[in-house]
Amino acid sequence: MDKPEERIRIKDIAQLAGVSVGTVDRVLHGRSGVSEKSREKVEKILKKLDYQPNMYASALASNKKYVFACLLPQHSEGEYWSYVENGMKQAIKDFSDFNISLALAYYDQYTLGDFLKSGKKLLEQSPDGLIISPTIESETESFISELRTHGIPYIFIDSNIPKLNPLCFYGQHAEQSGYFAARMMSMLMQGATELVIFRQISEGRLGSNQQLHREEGFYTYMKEHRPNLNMFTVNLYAKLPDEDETILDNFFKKYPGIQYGITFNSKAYAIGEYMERHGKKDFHLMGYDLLQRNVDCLRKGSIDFIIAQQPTLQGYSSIESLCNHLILKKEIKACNYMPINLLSIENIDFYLSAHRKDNH
Amino acid sequence: MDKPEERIRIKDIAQLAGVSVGTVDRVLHGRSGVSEKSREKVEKILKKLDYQPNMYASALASNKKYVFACLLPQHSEGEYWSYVENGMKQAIKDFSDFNISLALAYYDQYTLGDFLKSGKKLLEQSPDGLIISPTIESETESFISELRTHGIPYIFIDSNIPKLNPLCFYGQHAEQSGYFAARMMSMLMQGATELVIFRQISEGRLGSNQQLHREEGFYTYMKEHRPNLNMFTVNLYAKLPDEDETILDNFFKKYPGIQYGITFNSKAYAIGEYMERHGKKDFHLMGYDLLQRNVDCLRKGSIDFIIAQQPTLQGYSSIESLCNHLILKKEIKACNYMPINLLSIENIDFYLSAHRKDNH
DNA sequence: CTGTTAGCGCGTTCAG
DNA sequence: CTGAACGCGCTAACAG
Repeated sequence: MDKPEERIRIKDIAQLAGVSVGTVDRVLHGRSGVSEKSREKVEKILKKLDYQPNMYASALASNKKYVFACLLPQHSEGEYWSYVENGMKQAIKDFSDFNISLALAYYDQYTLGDFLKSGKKLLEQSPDGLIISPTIESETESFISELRTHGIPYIFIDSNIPKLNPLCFYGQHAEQSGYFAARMMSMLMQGATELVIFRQISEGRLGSNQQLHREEGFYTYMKEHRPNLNMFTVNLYAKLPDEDETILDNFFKKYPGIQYGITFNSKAYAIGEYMERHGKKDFHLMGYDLLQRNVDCLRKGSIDFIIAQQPTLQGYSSIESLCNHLILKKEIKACNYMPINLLSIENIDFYLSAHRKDNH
Repeated sequence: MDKPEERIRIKDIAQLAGVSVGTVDRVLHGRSGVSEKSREKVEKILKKLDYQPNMYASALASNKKYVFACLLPQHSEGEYWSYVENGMKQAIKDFSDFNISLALAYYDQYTLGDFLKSGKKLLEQSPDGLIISPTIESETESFISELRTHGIPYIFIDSNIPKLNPLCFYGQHAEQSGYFAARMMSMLMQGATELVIFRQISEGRLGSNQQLHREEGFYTYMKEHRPNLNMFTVNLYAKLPDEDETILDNFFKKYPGIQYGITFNSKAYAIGEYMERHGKKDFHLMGYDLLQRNVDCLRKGSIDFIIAQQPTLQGYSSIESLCNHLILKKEIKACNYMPINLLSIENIDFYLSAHRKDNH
């Protein structure tokens, strides 16, 4: 039975050490101007009583304002990154009593140098912490070195570059999630022997590293467990819907018997909606991310399974981590893999309603 | 670009309304002793500026201690309820700056009247809020009416009795989770036509309502999608391991061809370990809850899938909700279904590492 | 090097 | 009915 034990305060420590609160505060914050004798005495008592500061009182007294900054790929409402952004905004609201604000900037993923340009502009606001998605490795690297000179902590989100050691990382283990997807697809396919992978190509390259890594994990599983599986790939171009339509028409004319497909990006709805338009009800599709259009397809039956990576929670957690690090001075975990969740028509409702911190 | 806009304080409101902070405080808390004129004026400005109090400053100033209480079924370390308890303890630590403490009490699920007896004892500590799992409907009902007379808010965890309208509920939608389990099992079984359901019987009845509801959901799906499936049931008695061994021996002697099984309680490991002992590698098993022994079976391959219901998070969230309600005066959601997550050897690691708030 | 003190935003007296 | 004043635990400026 936990007794409501009295919390130890700075005042108590000071009394026990025979010094004033000012001195205790100085050793707590490692500031100079304390004699070795006092420091030792205070530190001993601090440790002995396991002093835990009241961080809310601390934040209140310090009366500082914090500016967090975030650099994200350009996006429209309803796309993947908009969920990340929503999560951050929710966290900013939830922790508003800490006097935090968020400066957002966007960059064009496909214009070389735009990441750096937007990043510089963001730095003008002299943020206390920064969140970025390191989609472009080279530009990220030079940006990070800039941050280092300013001593600004940074968090990576969605994908990771460990060697640039960020304060922490939030995102899925892409390869493992592709591996898991393959296990599910393998069950779904029962005895079928043919499968198609739909890729999204933007500006001549795969939209993201994540997409690539998932595909690799998928192949790994299938090589191990289904060596005789026949896998086709179809390249699509999100910005050219008419052309995509023709590509799909041609593919399914050529291979009318293929009943299973997967996409490793968030645009599974493009395929699902195609199937709906063409009344193809015998096609089974898997994809990523709970965009509204994907969820609609799931409900209509044109997508069988979606793997979620909780972008909203990623956004929320990254803001929370900045608070924990900068304001509450808590230890934070460096690598935070998001769970690999499988969603189907049978469990989607409970997933969506589960957390207001991660509504999508 | 969000400007770090100044937060409105009580002082500001007072100034604008031409009154003192004391008066503003009185209208904020609906206390008496304010003229109609002042009240209206203040309320208008409050609404206009959308005043949001700094709850940390508020909690600090009020300098109150809160006692939360929780009544759980008796359990050993490693069992389901121990995860719930761990989540609560973690939350108590995380929110210790709010001056909260937790009084725990346990009851014997199978001794009539013990729930009420332990409950009464808990009330002697005059808790400010209470968390219970309403496993025994009749006793819960009479206990709740007692709480009502004291005006103590209560939260239900794991299973729900909506008509006793608790402050809120955390738990899984048991029937839907059984339905989902059936969908997965159906895929896993491929073309197989036989299946066995293992039940845990304690003191002559099914261990929990949850177990029953899951089974119902499971049947519903199978009736709809696999009408010709042949389902066996085997009743086991956790407290009589020797007897259970014989029951299983006899069952598999009689039906050696059955390759698929499921349990709707947290003791799937009992079956998994049986299979390991007997070298039966062709049996495919599903179960519930990430107890360590279940996870071990998953890793060894004697369990194929586990459905998680995040007991640690349930515990954590229920404490968090009491804080939000009693201290931070936030609105809280009445019904919080936990997501229905499917875990396999391919995604378990990332699930386990995901949140420190829900390590199991 | 050290102690004292005035706040941070809010809750709660206590005079008037 | 209202305002002023003090304190919650902590920070930081200032005086010595």
